[in-house]
Amino acid sequence: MQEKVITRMPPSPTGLFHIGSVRTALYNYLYAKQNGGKFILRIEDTDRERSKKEFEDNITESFKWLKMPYGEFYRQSERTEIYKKYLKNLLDQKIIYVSKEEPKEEGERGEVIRFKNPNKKIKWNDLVLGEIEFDTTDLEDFVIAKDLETPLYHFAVVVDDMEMGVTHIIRGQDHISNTPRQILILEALGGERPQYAHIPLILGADKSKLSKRHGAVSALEYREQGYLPEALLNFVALIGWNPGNDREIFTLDELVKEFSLKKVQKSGGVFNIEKLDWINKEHIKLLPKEEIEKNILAWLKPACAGFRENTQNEKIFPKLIPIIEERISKWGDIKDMIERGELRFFFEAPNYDKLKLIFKNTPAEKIKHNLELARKALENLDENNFETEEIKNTLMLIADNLGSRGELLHPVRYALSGADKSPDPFIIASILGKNETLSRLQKAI
RNA sequence: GGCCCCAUCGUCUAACGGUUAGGACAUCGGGUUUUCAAUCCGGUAAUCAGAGUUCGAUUCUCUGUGGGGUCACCA
Repeated sequence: MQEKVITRMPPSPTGLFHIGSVRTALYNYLYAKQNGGKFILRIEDTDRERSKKEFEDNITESFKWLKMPYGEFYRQSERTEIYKKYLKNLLDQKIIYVSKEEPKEEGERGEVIRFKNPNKKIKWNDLVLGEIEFDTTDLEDFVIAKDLETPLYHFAVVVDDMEMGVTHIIRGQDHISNTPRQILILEALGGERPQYAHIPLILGADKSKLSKRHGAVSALEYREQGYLPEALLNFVALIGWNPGNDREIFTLDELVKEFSLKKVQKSGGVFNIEKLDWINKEHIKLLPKEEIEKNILAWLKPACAGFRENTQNEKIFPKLIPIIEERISKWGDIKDMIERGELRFFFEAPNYDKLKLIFKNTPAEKIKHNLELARKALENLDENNFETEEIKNTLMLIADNLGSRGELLHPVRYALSGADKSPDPFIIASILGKNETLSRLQKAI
């Protein structure tokens, strides 16, 4: 019978849960899930000085946002008795010993517990990297606990993984050199050796391990910037793994089906924010229409909070949705658009240089004449049927007759928006409504 | 520096030892109703170097070079 797969994610609450950990957690989650196994979240807070509750909250909040459920949850700080039991046992067997020390730094003890190194070669077959061998001699008799109540990382992980029946340890390659000493401890404990899979590191643009100096690195920062959790997961999954075909967009469930440790890369991958943005946009497209509308409004309204109070605003917001939707790759872009003033003309009449109304070398008189044509034509439209299609048909008819569409469309667009870059004049006019449109055209004339 | 790992376009990557070395992001050019956006089409762009094995190496071996990780009474 196949042994049940058990994986785990063991973050330490000494900092914000970051993007590299997100991917490690994801691979562990995917592997457990696709094998009908169990995924454990274990808070590694043996270092009481540095561990903070706020960071633990940040970790669990990240999992919640990413919608990655964990089957079991533990805190190492609540398992002191367990470690103590194993420590005592090893002490009795003289596999570890209490060692008198000369404290070199402040806070160092005069007495710690060291592991009696058997000085042997440790070899394992890594699921990602293949065979790896270390000579543990240069590790010497390493410290595994400060005292019976205070185990250190290496000891606590090994005990926990053993006790929790972890079958597959999927972690970053920065843990490769930790593996031999952990295997040493495990052998002393008489535990069964799990499979190891050391996945490639996520790198910054300079190819060094991704860290704070590379910018936004905490998972929840991506929520604040308006990224979709499934897009972030999709993106990090693709750093160091591929499905073996050209497909790039996956939901979490699809990743569960497709993921394979065999297709995990050996070398590190650079975190490329442009690709994330593209993937996020693709995921927005996958969202139901109502969901997109809800999100755009939720980000748009607060961004416009500084605008002049106007009862019209409430009516304008929903109309802006299609314009915004095709211009953003993440919700946070809405805030940027507003801050850059890109949509300002929808809320108040623009001021602009009248020379900007001129299209290429067209004489000013002709521009004026064209604007008058447009104004008259639009005047004839029904106020209650002042819709984009209607306006477009009306204006295009005139524009085509002119021979040069730009001579009409540019000045109209500019008169309405006062902006070098904007959506087309038809949709702007429909959103502004008949009165405001005519008024702005008149002003331009 | 010791130990360990790695090496295909700028980036993420594909390629039973036989391909014009493929795709995606980015970039550049063009089309699509005036600008922007969206969309479509197209272009530029890579096997770290040198030996060896082989009829034939991106692929296997060795050496070099380069990059990274790790060397705590942190995790």
